[in-house]
Amino acid sequence: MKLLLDNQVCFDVHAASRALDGLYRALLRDLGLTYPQYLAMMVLWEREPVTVKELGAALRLDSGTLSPLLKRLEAAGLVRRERSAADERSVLVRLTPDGAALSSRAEQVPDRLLAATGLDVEELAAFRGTLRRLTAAVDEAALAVRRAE
Amino acid sequence: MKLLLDNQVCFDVHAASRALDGLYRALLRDLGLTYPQYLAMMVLWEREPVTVKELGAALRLDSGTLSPLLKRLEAAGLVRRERSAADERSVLVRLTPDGAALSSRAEQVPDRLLAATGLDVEELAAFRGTLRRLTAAVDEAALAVRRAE
DNA sequence: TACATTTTGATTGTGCACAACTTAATTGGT
DNA sequence: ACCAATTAAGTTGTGCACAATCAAAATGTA
Repeated sequence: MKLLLDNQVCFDVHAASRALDGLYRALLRDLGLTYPQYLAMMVLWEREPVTVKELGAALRLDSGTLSPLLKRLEAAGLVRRERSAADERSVLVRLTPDGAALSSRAEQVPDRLLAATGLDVEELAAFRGTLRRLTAAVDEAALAVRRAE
Repeated sequence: MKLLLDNQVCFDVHAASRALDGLYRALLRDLGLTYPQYLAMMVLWEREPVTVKELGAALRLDSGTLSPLLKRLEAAGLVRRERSAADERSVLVRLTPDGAALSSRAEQVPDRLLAATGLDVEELAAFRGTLRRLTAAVDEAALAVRRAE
């Protein structure tokens, strides 16, 4: 039956995503972070302050996802939010001292995760290349479908 | 900074998964199905009846996800659930006539999706191979982490 | 300047995913 | 035959993701 073929590619991506999420869940457990929260913190550990819009652009997430996520990070004392003085529509997100300090405890996560994938450098590069092209092509196709309706 | 490198692989998988989900959302819109619901229906279009456990094994989902999902499919009139006579713990899931009929309307989805990925056959094969090995390795690593704690 | 448009973020509602727990049915060991 | 352990589903609670909608601020143009 035809319905199996396509499915696998997409299902495999879906399954891989959930598997990675599960590993992150285990690795980030004692940091008190989820994977999406960890992603947001990584952006902040690099540059700060950042507006919600910038964060959304970096992570490809909208405010419907980020607003509650940032609220939880704020409740955990890792982050502080304030309206920009220059543009009152924007909200600037900053690290608290606790949030900044957490980065040292997160340092080992990347290595452990990379090791867990079991992929070597060149395989990784090819894989990521395919992933990026896939994502771009699929995003484009989704736009085309929406336009057609 | 070290925190970027690993991130990309995982983030790329995450992003690809969400992109595919978005395309499915568009393609399945007029069928009234979400992507996970579509996956469940595909299993049922192949073999029937199926227990919740079997469905969970096929989709790698637990009852906490499947129970409400199946309840929605039942509410939509696509599926019927009944306790197994042989083993009262099990619930058998069957298609209704409407549910069975829906498969014909879903036939075009795979082709459209495969085309949207923009991948050729051999690239697809290599990609899926990497995905499978990645998932297996990561699942294994997650188990190891849990055992160590 | 006045007003329509755009931008930014928040909110609401729906659905997926998983951990932890509960209940009922079955199985296995004694 | 009895009781402990296991198994199958369901339930609850938390969090992510996104569509749709809204309010407030900024921008552009008549």
